[in-house]
Amino acid sequence: MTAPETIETIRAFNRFYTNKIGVLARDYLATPYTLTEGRILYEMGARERVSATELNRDLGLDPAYLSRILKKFREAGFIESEPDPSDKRSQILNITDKGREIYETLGERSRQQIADDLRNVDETGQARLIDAMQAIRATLDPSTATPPAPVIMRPYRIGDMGWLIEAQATAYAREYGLNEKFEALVAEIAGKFIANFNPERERCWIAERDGRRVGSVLVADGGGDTAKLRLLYLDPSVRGLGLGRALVEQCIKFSTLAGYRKLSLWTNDILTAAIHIYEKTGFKLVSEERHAMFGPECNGQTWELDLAEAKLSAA
Amino acid sequence: MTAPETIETIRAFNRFYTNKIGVLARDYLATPYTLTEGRILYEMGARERVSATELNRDLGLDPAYLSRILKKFREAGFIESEPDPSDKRSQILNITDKGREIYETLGERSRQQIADDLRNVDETGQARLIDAMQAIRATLDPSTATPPAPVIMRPYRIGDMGWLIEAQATAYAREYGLNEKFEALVAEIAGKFIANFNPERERCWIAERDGRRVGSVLVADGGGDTAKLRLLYLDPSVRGLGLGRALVEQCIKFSTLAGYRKLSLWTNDILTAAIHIYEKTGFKLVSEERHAMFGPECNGQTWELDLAEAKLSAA
DNA sequence: TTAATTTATTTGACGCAGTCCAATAAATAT
DNA sequence: ATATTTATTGGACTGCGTCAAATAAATTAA
Repeated sequence: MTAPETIETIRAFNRFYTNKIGVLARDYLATPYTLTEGRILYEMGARERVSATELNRDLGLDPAYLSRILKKFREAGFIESEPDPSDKRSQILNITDKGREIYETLGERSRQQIADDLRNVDETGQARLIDAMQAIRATLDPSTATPPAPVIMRPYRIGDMGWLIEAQATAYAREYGLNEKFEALVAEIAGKFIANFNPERERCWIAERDGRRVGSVLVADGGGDTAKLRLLYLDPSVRGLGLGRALVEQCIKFSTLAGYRKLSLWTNDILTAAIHIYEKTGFKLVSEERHAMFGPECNGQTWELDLAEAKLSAA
Repeated sequence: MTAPETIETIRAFNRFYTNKIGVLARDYLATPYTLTEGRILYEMGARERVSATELNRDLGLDPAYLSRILKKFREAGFIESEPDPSDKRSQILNITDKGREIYETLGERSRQQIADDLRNVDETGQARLIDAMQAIRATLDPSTATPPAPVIMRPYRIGDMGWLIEAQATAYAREYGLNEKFEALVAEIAGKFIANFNPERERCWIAERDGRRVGSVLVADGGGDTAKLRLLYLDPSVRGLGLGRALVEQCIKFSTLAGYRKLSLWTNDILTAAIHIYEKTGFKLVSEERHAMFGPECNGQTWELDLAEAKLSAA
C-alpha cells in the first residue's frame, strides 16, 4: 500500500519533469533533429555495433519509426549497416566519422545547456541534485542504475561519528527495539574516542560506497596490551557482502602491528550477525551478563581474541 | 564551473526520465487524450478559473495549439469560458461537472499507474524517492517547489543526537575550520545528556521542516538552580528566520517553569549569529577565556540569564 | 525433411499533434 | 488619436509517429 501523499508527490514530479523534457524537445538543442533522433544517435555513439532490435528494445520505439530514422541516417552518411553474420535478418549498425561528429556536437550542446541550467545552483545544490537523481534511478529501476560501486575504507573524517551514531541508533531501534540509552552510549564512546585519539595506537575506519557511508569500526586503546574493537556497524544495504568480516580483519591486523596482544570487544547476544563474524575470526566468548540497559533484556557479552594465536593461525 | 561527471549524471538522468515520460505518453492512461490534453485538463481541475494565457505561460505551449484544444474541450462540454471582465481580450476558463468527471478519472488512473510502479519499492525506497524528487524540484526550480513548510518543534527521538553531532560538526568545520575535537565534545555532551536524562528538569527540542531536521537546542540540569542551554544549532537553510530566537525562548520558558533561577551557556566568540541571539534574549557575558581546543584560537564565553529578571521584563 | 510459426526489418498509407503566419480585437503606450 | 503590444483564433501545412501488411530469415513442430 502506498500513501496518497507519496503518489501525489510523484505525480507532481512527473508533471514537473514532463515540462522540463518538453522544453528540451522543442527545437532540440538548436539542431534539425528530433529528441528521439538525438537519443538514437546518442545510443549509437555511446555503444559500438548496436543492432536495430537492441536499440528498439532499449528505447521502446515503434520498429517502423526506428527503421525510417535509420534509413535517414544511412542516407545522410551518419551510420553504416552490415547484416549480422549470425542472423542475416538482423543488421549491425555502426556510426561513421561523420555521424560521430554530429554525436559530439549534440553532446557538447547538451552539456552546455545543462551547465547553463546549473549556473544558479551552488555546489551543495549540485551535489544534492546528482544524489537525488541517482536515488531515483536506483529506486525506480535498479538494473539501469550505475552498478554498485566498490566499497572503500577510509580513515575518520569530521561528521563520521555523528553519522555512525545516528545510523546505529536508528537501525538497532528499528531492528531490535533498543531505546535511546543505546544512542547515548554510542555517542559517549564515539566522543571519548575522538577526544582522546592516539594515532599510534588507535584507528577508525569508515566504509564508503559511492560517497555514502555504509559501515564503520574502530580500535581503541584498552589499556595495557589490550585493544578494544568498538562500534562495528554495517548499513543494511551492504550486509552479507563479507564487509563486516573485512572490517574486523582490518582491526586484527592493525592491533597486531600496533603491538597489542589481545583484542577485546563487548557486544550483545541479539546482534547475531556481528557475533557470527567474531566467531569466524577467532574471538572467544569470555563472559556474559544479563542486562536491560537498552530496553529489551539481553545478554551483554565480552569476546576476546589472542592476537599471537591469531597471527599463527593466519600464517 | 560544473564538474563533467555532474553533467554526465544529469544527462543520464534526463535520458532515463525521457524514456519514462515516453512510455507515460504512449496511449496516455488508456484514454483518448494526449498527455498534453491531460495536462491541460489537470491544470483546469486543480485550480479554478484559469485564464488561457496563464495556462499557456505555465505549460509553455503554442497559443494556437492551446486554443484548439480548448475549443475541443468546450465543444465536448468539459469546460466553459466567459470573458474576463477586467480584460475582455482574455477569457476565464472553468471546468464543468462533466469535465471534472474526466479529470477525476484521469487522476484515478494516474494514481493507479504510479501505485503499480511502486509495487516493488519498499517503504524506505519510497521515502527516498519522494525525498529525491522534492530535492530535484527545489534545486532546479525553487519557485515551483512546494512552499517552505512551517518549522515545527518536537521532542527528541532516537537518532536525533547523531544527526545533531554530524550536522554541527560538519557545518562548523566548513564555516569556521573547527577540527574533530569539536565533534568529540558535541558527541560527549549529547551522549551524557541522553544517558542521564531527567524528564522533569531537562528537555531537548528538534526543529523539523518537511520531516527534515533543521535545528536543535537542549536544556540540561546544571546543578543547583542553574540550567544549561546547550547545542543550539540551526541548519544553514533556516538561518535568519528567527528560529534560533524561538528555540532560545523556548528554553527560557521551560527553565523558568521548571524552577531554575539561572540559565547559563558556554559558546565561542566566532559564533556571532548565536551570540547575537543570546544578547537579544537578555543573556549577559560573565566570563571569557582564550583557547584553541578546536583548532583555531578563539574565546570561549560563558553567558548567563537571570530567569527572575527575564520573567519580569517579558511581562 | 517440410510446413507452420515467430522474429527482424521495411514500406505504404495516413491521422493528427504541434507549428508558423496572419488576422482580429482589446488594452496599453506615445 | 495613433502606434504598439497582448490575447486569442483560424488557415495551412509539416512531419512525427502509428497501424497494417509485406518480406525474408530463423526457429519450432510435425
